[in-house]
Amino acid sequence: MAGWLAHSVVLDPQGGSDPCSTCVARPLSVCNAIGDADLARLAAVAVVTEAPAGRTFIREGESADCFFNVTAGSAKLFKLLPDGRRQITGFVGIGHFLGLAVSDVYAFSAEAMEPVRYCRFSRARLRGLLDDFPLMEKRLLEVAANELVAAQEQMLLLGRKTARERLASFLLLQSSQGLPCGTSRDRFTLPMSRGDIADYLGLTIETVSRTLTRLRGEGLIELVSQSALAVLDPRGLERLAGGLS
Amino acid sequence: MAGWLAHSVVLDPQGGSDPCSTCVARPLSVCNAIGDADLARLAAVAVVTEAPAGRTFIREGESADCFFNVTAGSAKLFKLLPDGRRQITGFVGIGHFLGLAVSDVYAFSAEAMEPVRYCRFSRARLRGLLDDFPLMEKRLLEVAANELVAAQEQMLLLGRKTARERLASFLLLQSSQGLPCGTSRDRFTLPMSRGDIADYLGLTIETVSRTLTRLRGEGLIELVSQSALAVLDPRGLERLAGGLS
DNA sequence: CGGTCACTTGATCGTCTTCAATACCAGTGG
DNA sequence: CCACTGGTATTGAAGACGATCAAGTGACCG
Repeated sequence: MAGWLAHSVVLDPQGGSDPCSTCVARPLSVCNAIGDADLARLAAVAVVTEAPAGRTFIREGESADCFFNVTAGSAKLFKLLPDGRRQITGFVGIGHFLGLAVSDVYAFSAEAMEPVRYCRFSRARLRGLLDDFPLMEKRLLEVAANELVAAQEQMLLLGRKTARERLASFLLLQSSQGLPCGTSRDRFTLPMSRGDIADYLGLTIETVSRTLTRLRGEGLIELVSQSALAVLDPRGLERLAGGLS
Repeated sequence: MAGWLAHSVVLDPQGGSDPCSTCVARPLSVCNAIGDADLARLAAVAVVTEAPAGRTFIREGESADCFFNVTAGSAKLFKLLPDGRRQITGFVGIGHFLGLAVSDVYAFSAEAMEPVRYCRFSRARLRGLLDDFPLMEKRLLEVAANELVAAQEQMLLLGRKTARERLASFLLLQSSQGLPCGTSRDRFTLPMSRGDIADYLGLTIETVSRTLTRLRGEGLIELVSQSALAVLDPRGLERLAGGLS
């Protein structure tokens, strides 16, 4: 874990080495729209940066000079009200593109949950790149469209679902996209705290905790440890998430 | 109002006339990315259609064959739960582009609030058009990014704001983008019913009604009629919407 | 061990919902 | 003109779900 500094740092591109050509995030991100031949141009505008866990590396309201592409670790995106109330709008992982806002300020903040590495692109330079690589623009549009669909689903959750239904929806989402842990296919770890879950689902920590224990009592899930969890009854959980019970 | 039929109808393009060149929605929509010279190509793939008030012209879950561009009237977008709970995810007007989902089914339904006219594009044909007009793709990306920002703001509202704060936020939004009615600059009409407002804000009709009367009692707004309303204290409403009181 | 921190559990409270009644408004027909 | 009607909005009273406040548990660590 050496190398994760206390503050965001710009990594030395190591002389002539091209960080993009070996990037593990490329197949997962919009960068795969740019072929190997043109990769040097992408690498030229990308600034690789790291942030330790807990660091806020995008601040809502600040001047939005850059776009970001997460290449390692994970982060949470959120908006704040003046009195501290927080709404987490999403959790992002490897390959996720950030900062699509057309406005001149960021619409949300981003905080690393585990140490994060990301590529930073100046808006102007990325714009130039997009002009030359329309395929990348296409990929960005796809990504944005997908996020829009997810956002609408989340609005339904926040506006109309009960606490149980919200947790059920959330757990199914995590079990599908979260990485499995241990033997069972339906066992996985929640990389975020109860507080994060609460702020993502529009609930309080206590309600999240209580609801999880209740779901356990009903035999729908098993709480392996504080952060590990197993889905015992996927069908039941799906019915619940869909509002059917 | 003749011409608004009981079911959606495809309008006759009136022989050789090009509907796009005279379209009032063009300056407000992504279509302005295509110059006059190439407008015929756009017109060739657009099918002008109308739907009367109350008609659902996009159904969540149905095969998403087409994109839409609203050229007259207004509509509400929503998602449903099996037991009838409804979350309205947005109200759309002239120039609004619909159906960006990459998935093969629509992620939401759309219902006309007043008689709606829209252009329908088959996915395949629009895709071909986008390949030739990257500027249009750019505009679509801008639109999607803006909607994403709005969606995040709505998540904050649904997840963390009180009923009073939700109404205050909503009224400010409407007063800014809704068309003024009558003399006062801060007087405007709400084109949607209380039920629609409730389903947009994640509340019940009763709470919306009660909260409006309370805001009136506090001198923040004036209820001119059932659908017309005046903002008396914009600053106070803004503080409330921001969570400061 | 004490310490901290995150999570859990319990008791009470408040906001919003639910259920129900009433008011309002436009349209129709006596 | 006025009763009648259907739909929508408002108002009232009771209830429920989740929030708040507070205490207790367990894991990790110096």
